[in-house]
Order: sequence, then structure tokens, then C-alpha cells
Amino acid sequence: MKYQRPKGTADILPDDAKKWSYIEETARMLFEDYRYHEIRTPMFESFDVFSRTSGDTSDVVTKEMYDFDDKGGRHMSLRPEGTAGVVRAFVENKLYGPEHPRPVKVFYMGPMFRYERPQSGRQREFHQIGVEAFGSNEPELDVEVIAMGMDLLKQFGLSDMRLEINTLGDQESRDAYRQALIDYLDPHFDELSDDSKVRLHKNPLRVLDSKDKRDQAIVKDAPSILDYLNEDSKRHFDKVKSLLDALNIPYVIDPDMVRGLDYYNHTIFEIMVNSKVLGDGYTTICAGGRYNGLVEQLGGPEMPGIGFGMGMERLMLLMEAQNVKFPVLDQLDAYVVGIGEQTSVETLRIVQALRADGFAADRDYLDRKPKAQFRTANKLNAQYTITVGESELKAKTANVKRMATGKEVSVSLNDIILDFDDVINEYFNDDEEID
RNA sequence: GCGGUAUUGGUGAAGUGGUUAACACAUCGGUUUGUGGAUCCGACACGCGUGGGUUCGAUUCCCACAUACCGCCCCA
Repeated sequence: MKYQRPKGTADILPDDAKKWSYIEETARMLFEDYRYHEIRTPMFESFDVFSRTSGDTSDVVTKEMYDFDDKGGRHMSLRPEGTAGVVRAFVENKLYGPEHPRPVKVFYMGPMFRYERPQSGRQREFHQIGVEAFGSNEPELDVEVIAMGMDLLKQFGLSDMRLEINTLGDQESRDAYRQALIDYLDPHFDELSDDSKVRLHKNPLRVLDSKDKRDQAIVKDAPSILDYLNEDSKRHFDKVKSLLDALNIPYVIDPDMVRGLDYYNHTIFEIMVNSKVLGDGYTTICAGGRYNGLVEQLGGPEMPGIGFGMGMERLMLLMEAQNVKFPVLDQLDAYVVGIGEQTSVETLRIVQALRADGFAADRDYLDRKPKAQFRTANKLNAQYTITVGESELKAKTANVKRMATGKEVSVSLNDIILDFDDVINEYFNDDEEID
């Protein structure tokens, strides 16, 4: 094989692309209902946009960035996630200005890139659907975003979902907790896994997330972030919980939940789905949280924000695993069969007329025999065939046949071209509808 | 970045150190030549991921590389 797609990328072929479109359209409609509007930002940004926001010690920045120097010597990176670019655009285009009603609510969907080892549902080029809302620090907005994520997954027909939430508190709470955690973990330093030894000083919260069994045993008795929240942070989180209750959205509090990206604070959440396709048990399909301070970090005013991201590849896998039906519209109304070279012009005219009239129509382009053309019409599940041969051509007629019943009638070409709907109603009206 | 498994035609796959690489599906053609979904018949890998090596000879053995999948890391 001379050329193959780059490692960790995928060709989305027409059958799959239909499913992708369905997902994208469904998401668009739902987001518009929530009054979120689409924003499109570049697929690459200055490297700093991501490194500053995600955190210099995050794995994304240290080993997963698809970065390169362009011909002008600028250090660029393909976007590894959606939020940083959106925030950059928000600041650069001054969407924080008074003429934009707050909160400013946007959504995006598109490819993201991370240089890592591909696995099921994890590729180097992958796609995310995400939302961001700026300009309100009210817990009501947190809950709207969470509810919208749940709503979306429900629209996609997923079941067996679980919402997990946690809070990282504000800076003050987080700093206090960070110190408490270090104080707790330091005496156990030698017992920690090698990974966690490194984490401890770079980003101690990550130790909580360790999959290592020994680490987990130690972490089990570690102090909880929930005990280190200051008044504001606690009030915010309590409100989020009570609002979720009010909306009858069940949730689980996971005080060990952390984030791979450093910019989060206050509410963070993950929506998980129980499925084997992405590994055992519940795995995360949608994750997000609040990131007050991020706008400022990228040079904007003080402006709170919150959002989530959802992996489309994973979503597809889950939907397929749960046998979700994709409503795919792929009906061929009429297949025009031409018999003999002389008919080719007329059949082309007919398909064009049908298409102009809003029908999905096709014909043969391989100069094949009638039998083969009918076979094709049948395979494509054409509702009708319209056959034109030499004699029909002379008589200015065509044979219209309803494939499901086999009923065939001779109709004037003019009638077909002028109004095929009429022809169907006149000759096939009493037939049973078969779709 | 580390470890494991795999790689045969459009697809699913069988198979062997040495004449013609099973079988099935799909596709195309035919079954008296202007009509579908059935049956029957026929065609369909100048080649067994790529590049080296061992050998008289390799698709089959060895090495490297590529890609896929799984685990770790991390995450969507």
C-alpha cells in the first residue's frame, strides 16, 4: 500500500458520514433551543494559547501537542481541545463588550488533535462537540450547561448514564486544599507509584485520579476538597446541587474527580455511560466545568466561563453499542432505465426534470443492459423505475413501474416531466404505501 | 513514550518452505439476446502490509519499519 492515512486518523465514508451529520444536526438544533450559537475558530493556534491555559505540566501540553514551527518561525499547535481557542476568540473579538448580551453562549464542533497512541475511541485526530458560556458566575448557568449535556445525550438515545460532579472551589479553596493534600501525601511519598511521586509536586490533585492500586489505597483516606471549601465555594456548590435536584437530574458526587487541564475551578462534571466498548464499566463521554479566570489569563477582562466537551468518536461507538437507530434518509424515488443508445438523452432529461421537481432520481451511466439496470434499481431500493426504449421514444411515452408491487403503466413523457407527483397519484394512488 | 497481539483479493476468511493461494459473500457477465429481488453457469489475488535477510527456493522462518487493535500513561 503506497499511501495510507496518517496514524490515528480515520476516513469517514459516506455511510458513516450520514451518521455524523445526524449527530451534528441534532446537536445544532438542541443548542439553538438553549440559545447557544455556533462559533468557528481556527484548527491551529499559537502554541502559547494552549500551553498557558492548559497548564505547563499537563500531559496535553507536555506530550500530546501536535506542534510545529511555521515558515515564519512561529510556534504553532493544532488545537488539542476547543475551549482555549474559543476563549482566545472571545477576547480578541471583544465579545465581552456591552453590546453582547450575557451570558455569551456559543457551541462548536470539529476536529481536535492530540499526539498519542491510538486506541478504541481515541485517535490523533478526533472530533469534539463543545459549548462555552461566558459572563455569569451564577450556579444556574452551571446547571444549564450540565442539563444541556444530559439532554443532548438523551436525544442521542443513550441510556445507562451517570452524572458525576465535584467542585475544585475557587483559588483560595484550591490552594488550601492543595497544601493539605501535600501535607497528607508527603509522609507516604515512598509508597506512592513513580508516576504519583512526580505528580505530587507538579500537580498533587492528579494523584487522586491515579489508577494505581497502592495509590488508591493511600488516597482513600486523603482529605477531601469538600472540607476545604471557603464560604463562597461551598455556597456555589450547594446551589448547583439543589438546582440539579430541582430539575430531577440525578448525580453522584465524586470528591476525587479532577481535570486533566489546569484551568478549571468550582463545578466540574462528567457524564459517563456504562458500556464495554470503551473499556469496562462507566466511561466518560462528556466532561466539563467552570473556568473562571481563563478569559483574564488570555488577556481579557475578568469574566467567568463554563463549558463542556464531548467526544464524537466515543459517542458514535456508544450509540452503535447501544443499537441506537440513526434516522437515515436515503430514499431513491425513481431510477430511470434507458434501453438502447438512442434513449440516453431522454433519460438524462427525465432524471434532471425529476430532480428539479424535488425527487431523488438516478440512472445508469455504464451503458448496461436493461436487466442490470433493473437489478441496480432494485438494489438501491428505488420506489419507481421509469423505462424508456426505442418504441416509447417514438410514442413519447415511458413505462412507470412501482417496484414494490410490480405494477407498470405507460405514461406520456410530458406528464412525467411536468409533474411526476401527479402521475403517481393517478396510477398508483390505490396501492399501499410501502416505505 | 513503554509492553502485547495482529496484517492474505472489494469483504469475511482457509492455507503451505517448492507445480494452478481453499471456501463464502459482494461485484460483473450469461441462462436464447427490452425489465428486478430465485436457481444454475462463468469471471474475479501477475499476489499473501513494506523493506531487507536466511534458503536451491518463502506468502509461509528471522530482523527492521508501517499500520490496526489491546494494556499502561492520559483522556474525549
